[in-house]
Amino acid sequence: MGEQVGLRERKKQRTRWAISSAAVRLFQESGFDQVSVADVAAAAEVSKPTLFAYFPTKEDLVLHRFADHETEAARVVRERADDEAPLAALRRHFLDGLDRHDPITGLNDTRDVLEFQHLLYSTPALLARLPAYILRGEEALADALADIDGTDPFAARIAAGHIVATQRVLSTRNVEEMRIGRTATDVHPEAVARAHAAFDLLENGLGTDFGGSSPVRR
Amino acid sequence: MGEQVGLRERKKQRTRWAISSAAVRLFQESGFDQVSVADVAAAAEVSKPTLFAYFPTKEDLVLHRFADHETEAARVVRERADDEAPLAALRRHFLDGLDRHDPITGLNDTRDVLEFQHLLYSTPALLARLPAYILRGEEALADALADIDGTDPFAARIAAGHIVATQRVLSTRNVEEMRIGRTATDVHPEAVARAHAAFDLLENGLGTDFGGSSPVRR
DNA sequence: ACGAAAGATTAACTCGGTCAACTAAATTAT
DNA sequence: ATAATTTAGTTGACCGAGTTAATCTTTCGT
Repeated sequence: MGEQVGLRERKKQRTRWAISSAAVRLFQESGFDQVSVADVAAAAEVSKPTLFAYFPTKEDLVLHRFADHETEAARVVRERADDEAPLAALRRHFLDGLDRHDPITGLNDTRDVLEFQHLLYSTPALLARLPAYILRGEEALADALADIDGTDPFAARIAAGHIVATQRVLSTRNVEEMRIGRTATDVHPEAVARAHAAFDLLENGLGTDFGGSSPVRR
Repeated sequence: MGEQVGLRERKKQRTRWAISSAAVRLFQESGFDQVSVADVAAAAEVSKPTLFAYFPTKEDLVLHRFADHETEAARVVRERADDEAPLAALRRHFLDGLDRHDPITGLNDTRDVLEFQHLLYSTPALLARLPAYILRGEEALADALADIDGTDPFAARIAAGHIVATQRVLSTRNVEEMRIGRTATDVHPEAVARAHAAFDLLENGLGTDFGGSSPVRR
């Protein structure tokens, strides 16, 4: 009755996890380029074709962790309360993330997270693929925004671009602070201030700071 | 006297162009994945190592054309008149691009450009690398904005994110219109309207359309 | 318990990208 | 002009990512 998970499915999950964790461990030990996928497959005790049945490329062995959070912004918008504006929901969610030291905000100084960030930031091949992941999340957010009644789909697309860019810059900045050795607790107040400043820019525009051609509106 | 270009340098330029154009031609004829770099090298009458001396990866054989425009936004900001606001300069430059049917705006229905876009949009491997190129342009723009006196570097970074996202969405939309067979002249008025709408959003923020948590400011 | 189906393995292969040793051609100096 | 020095290019071999086909094993439905 109900959701029979099945032995087969459970094994697949275990295998997937075994491959991914073996990969990240080996990459962190010896460097992404110094470890071959054959090494990873051997460490995970699977064959090379099996590895590629689970992960389409070597990079995805690491980056799939971002794919899990890909639709987070879209979800926040879709699941917000009826009386809450999309931007308010996203601001609240990001600030919550900072309070919880959610790794996605960059504000996390756990050893595991720091080492993962280090792997990421010291491997050009991984960095190069990151923007593509982020873009997929942007499209999901654009759809979520466009589904709001009375919204212009084009404005939704633009808005999604602004929002995702904002979150990306905020997180990146926090990661940089962590990587130079500061603690999450130490940085937290500044991170909150930056988040508020950034979301204010989102809501009120760049006009004040970077001027525009249009005569001052309103 | 003056800028001796040198035979050697001229030959290098010719070789580079021979490789790139042979690549694009072959890719367009038979598909990116169906053509090997060995095929390209043969068609350009160079060896494989020579090809990779000019272009770091197979994808770059196509995408290097974007690298040339990478710093365009940054340049527009740096070279603007003293009394012109950054956003005004960027808006003007984009609208100029639309008028000139500059391919970078997406509003160009020339056969060559359309075929190039088709190659790009029908090749996942190329699409996946595009965002990384765009991100480099974003960083250049952030630097240009930060160099303006009295500008907060963090605000500059956020602004660059918003601006590049805006231009990317505008261009992509225009490309989509071209790809469904409409003419540049036909689409031009809408494209101009969208550009103005998008830059207005940039200047005035998303607050009006997507709400916010902050009590109405100013 | 048994047949169907899904998952994994082995082995061989293609292709992107690199390296080292060698050759040819352009530049500089005598 | 010609020798000496750089610099670009070629050849051939190599490594590693990713794929394919044939075969074998394990789980699932009845």
